[in-house]
Amino acid sequence: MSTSISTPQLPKSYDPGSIEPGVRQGWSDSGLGHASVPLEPGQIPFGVLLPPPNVTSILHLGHALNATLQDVLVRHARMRGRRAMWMPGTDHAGIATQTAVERRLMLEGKRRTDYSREAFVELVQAWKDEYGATILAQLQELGSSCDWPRTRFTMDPVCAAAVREAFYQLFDDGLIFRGKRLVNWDPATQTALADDEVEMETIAGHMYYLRYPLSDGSGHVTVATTRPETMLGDTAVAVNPDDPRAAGLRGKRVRLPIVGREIPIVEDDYVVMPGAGDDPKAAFATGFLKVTPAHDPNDWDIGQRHELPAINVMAADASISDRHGWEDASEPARAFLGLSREDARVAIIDWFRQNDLLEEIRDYEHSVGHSYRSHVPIEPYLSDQWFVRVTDDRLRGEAMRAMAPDQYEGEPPARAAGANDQDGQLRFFPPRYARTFQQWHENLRDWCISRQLWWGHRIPVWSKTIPWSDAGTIPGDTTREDDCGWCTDPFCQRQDDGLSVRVQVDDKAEEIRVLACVGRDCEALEAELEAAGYAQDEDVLDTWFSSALWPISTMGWPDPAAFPDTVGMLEAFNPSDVLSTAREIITLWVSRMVMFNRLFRDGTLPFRDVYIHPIIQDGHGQKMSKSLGNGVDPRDIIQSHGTDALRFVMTQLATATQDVRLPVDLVCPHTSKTFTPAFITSPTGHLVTAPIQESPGDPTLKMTTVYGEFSGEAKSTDDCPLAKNSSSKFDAGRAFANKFWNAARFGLLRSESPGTVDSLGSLGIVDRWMLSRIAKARQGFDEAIAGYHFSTSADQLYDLVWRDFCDWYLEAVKPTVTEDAAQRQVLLTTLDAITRLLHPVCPFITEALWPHISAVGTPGVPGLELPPSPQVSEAAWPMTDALVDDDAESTFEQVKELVNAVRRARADHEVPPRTKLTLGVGPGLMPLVDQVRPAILSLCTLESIVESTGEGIVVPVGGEELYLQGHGDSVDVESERKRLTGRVADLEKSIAALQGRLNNPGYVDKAPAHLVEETRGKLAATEAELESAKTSLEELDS
RNA sequence: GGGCGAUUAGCUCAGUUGGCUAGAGCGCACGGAUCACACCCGUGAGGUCACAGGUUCGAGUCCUGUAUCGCCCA
Repeated sequence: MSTSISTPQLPKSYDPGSIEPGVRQGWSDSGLGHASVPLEPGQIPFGVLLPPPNVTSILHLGHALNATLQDVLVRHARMRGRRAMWMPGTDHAGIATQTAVERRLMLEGKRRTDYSREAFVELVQAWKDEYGATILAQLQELGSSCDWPRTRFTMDPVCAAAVREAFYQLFDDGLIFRGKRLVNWDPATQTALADDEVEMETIAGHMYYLRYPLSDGSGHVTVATTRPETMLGDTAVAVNPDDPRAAGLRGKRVRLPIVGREIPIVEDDYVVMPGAGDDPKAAFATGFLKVTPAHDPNDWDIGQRHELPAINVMAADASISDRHGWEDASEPARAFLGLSREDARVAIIDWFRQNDLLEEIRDYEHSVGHSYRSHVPIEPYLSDQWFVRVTDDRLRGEAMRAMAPDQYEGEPPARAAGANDQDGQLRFFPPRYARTFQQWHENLRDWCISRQLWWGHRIPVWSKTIPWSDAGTIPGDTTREDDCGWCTDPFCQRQDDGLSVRVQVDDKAEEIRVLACVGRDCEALEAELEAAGYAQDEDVLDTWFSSALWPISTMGWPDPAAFPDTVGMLEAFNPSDVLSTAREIITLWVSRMVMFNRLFRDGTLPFRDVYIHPIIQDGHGQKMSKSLGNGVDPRDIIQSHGTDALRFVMTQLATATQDVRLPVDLVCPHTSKTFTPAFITSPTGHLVTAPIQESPGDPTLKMTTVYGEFSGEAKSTDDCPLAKNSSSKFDAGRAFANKFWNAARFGLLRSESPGTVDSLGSLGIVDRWMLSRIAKARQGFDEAIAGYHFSTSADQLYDLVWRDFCDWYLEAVKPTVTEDAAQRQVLLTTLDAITRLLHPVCPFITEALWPHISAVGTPGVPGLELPPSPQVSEAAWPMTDALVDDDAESTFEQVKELVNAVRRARADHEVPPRTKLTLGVGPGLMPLVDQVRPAILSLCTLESIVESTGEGIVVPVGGEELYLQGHGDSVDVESERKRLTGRVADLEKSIAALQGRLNNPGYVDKAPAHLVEETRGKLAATEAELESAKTSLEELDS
């Protein structure tokens, strides 16, 4: 008998809250996750880069999903002996962050312009520090085994150096240029907005129908517009080439009313034809579109296609102005100068009416972009911007050639210098996203990288405008901007390292603009430029520019020696192994990382695999996001269910095909009860939680919601506190953790004083079966992870722990384990191996149990070594292939079938659960029973197993019959007859189906032989069972 | 407008090259305080696989079309 050693008393249920902080501290103390470089010989790296979250807001469950999946990959790889490095960090998110800070200032009645640029950036920095810390704390709470000492921020010096160098190289290589572009302009605050800062609002407006006379006096065309005031800037009228009127108008011109400008009629299939298709616009269309490239994005595109001029007729405050690019303002047109765009609209319509050129005004409901800040309609506004020439083959072509050939439709463009060994190494999971990537590059446009902000990496270009008279001899070809030797400006003549100069010639203004890009560590040069009257560009770079460099900037590129802790990183972790991210990121980020990495690192990829994770939606199928205000803080779930529960469910939810709908509940802060909140429709048309909720039991108790605070409609107070979220979706994970906790408690208790296992062959079926299940689960888990099938990997663990280990193994060994030392060793080995297998998904509970398991003894059986380790997080992954035992598995399957049949018979005959019966077994099954007699006695609640006498309740098992005795005469004849009759009907139906299949000549001829054989066997077994059921039925009646 | 995806049990979802008498968890019904676990155990009910055609010996799975929903890009 075993003697009790010091197994401490573990509480009866798993309490994550009391365990997680200590476990986390243990990882922190041991430096888990920190990878030292350079690698030692033989070490295989495994690198993952966390997509750096935007510092503006805390993480929600969507981020928690991604962090969980990455941590599963990283912990798995680490246990398999790879040198794992998961780099954490945050992104400065220029627009979003600056906006958040400006919002805060607005509450105090202040504006950005009340501060100096430097002072404002400091304010933003403080905000960033606050939120960045929260985000990193959230990641740590999730158990993310990142390389914390390497935490980066996109504006860290090491990243800034890379941004500077990249910009300089791109500029010097002619891959960056300055050009015109429409931005979303807020005329009230006079700033440019990002697309996602523009709120679309449906407004009841009008469609105005204006007549534009043809220049040759042969009539007019009627254009339809919602914005007549922009007509001052029209540079064409467009018609669809399929329009029957197009041919007759070809080559004709229009005289623009008021202005008198002669403009062409162009043919473009963007134009909607009147009455065409089911496009609602068609009902309002005339087939003629006024084209105003400077004031409408679609018109801008038409202008680009037809090489039309863009005439800007507004000032920055959206008043009509001839000082911002409009040079042919006629006398009648001058009357409109200085009017606001609203007044100008009225005045222009009046003018058309008085001149009999206004055909009609119709009511028209349409959506108009408004500034989320000032709520005035945004104005598409033409301005100077910086671009990366991503359409160049050195960028686009490299991204396309990176794709795995079997995921590429057709052939990527060839490289003049021939293929290289990094071509074709980029692979998407699930594969369908390769198409998104490919199509994005096929339709790529040059990338606008300048943003009119103060927060971000400032564009390292200094410029100066010089009149022609002072510039030297203007060359005939002014398109060669990099050829500036003709210019007399001293900087155009210099050859300094870190200085790249270009000259733009403005024919109209008779000026030149010298653009001087300065590389990193050239402060003296910057000072010289400024002393010479040069000014640095006011704009900053698009956040994605620095993000695109993340895989190399964080590892010290271009000069690791300048940041010593990065030395060796690029060699080890560029390319990294996998990027796990969201769909929309394929275009925003993945593409740009691939292009930049290949350009700057000699064709190297930033990562080989791209895994696209599902999107977390709320209970109404709306994407969970910060901008909707429906995000759930993962810490709420950690509090209500525990981190392992959160992680397990997240892993299980991550299927390849579907996004995840996750209904969210509230936890009442007064009563701690979980309830479904009341919902309202938000101004953006989404279903959101009402800002204030009533406590389910007591309507006088109120609480605020996250949406309430987000929208500003509610503010939490002591009486009306913020309600935390929860979701019953995570119950399964909590139950799973608790189940494993208890199985481990039991296993620890019963495996004390383990013996030795001489050989696997010396073990019984039950033990060999369990060991084989572990081997199969490990294989299944590894395969699932290798293909990023996270849901399958979680299912493997669930079935192993709950179904195999708890339901069957632990129940089967109960009668024998206290007397069988070898079985105790198997139990300990099993528990140890399962704990290791479970660790990547459920790191906390496994780490907490680990010391207790290690204290019991030395696990392992022949064929499975389980080397000790102070922490399971650093323990070796079990190599279990030798444990596979198909004979034991099929034998035990028969045992399960037998047990299930007995249990079913007991339930059918309403045998009380604790009543021990006697089982009569015929000679066919007796050898099986003899192998596992104690287990069967226990699993079926039996008194004894005897040779069958044919008396008692019939239990059909795979064509044979067992008999249950000892239930007295209390068989309910009626219910038994009903049951058997139903059974007979089912069996007859099956037989008919099977016979039908076999009677079909096509099936027997064409189906694979083993299938036909299987069907025949199935038919025979079913027929035997039918026979037995019929006999029982007859006996019942006799 | 272009592209991608979804529609399977009351709910949330699996279902890998066609072989299925379609699975899981939750929920539901019945029974159970048995000494790991009631966050539990045992048993059970529950589906015309969105719809209409087609290919095939055989379709949840492949093809065509329709409907509804979602996402990405423009």
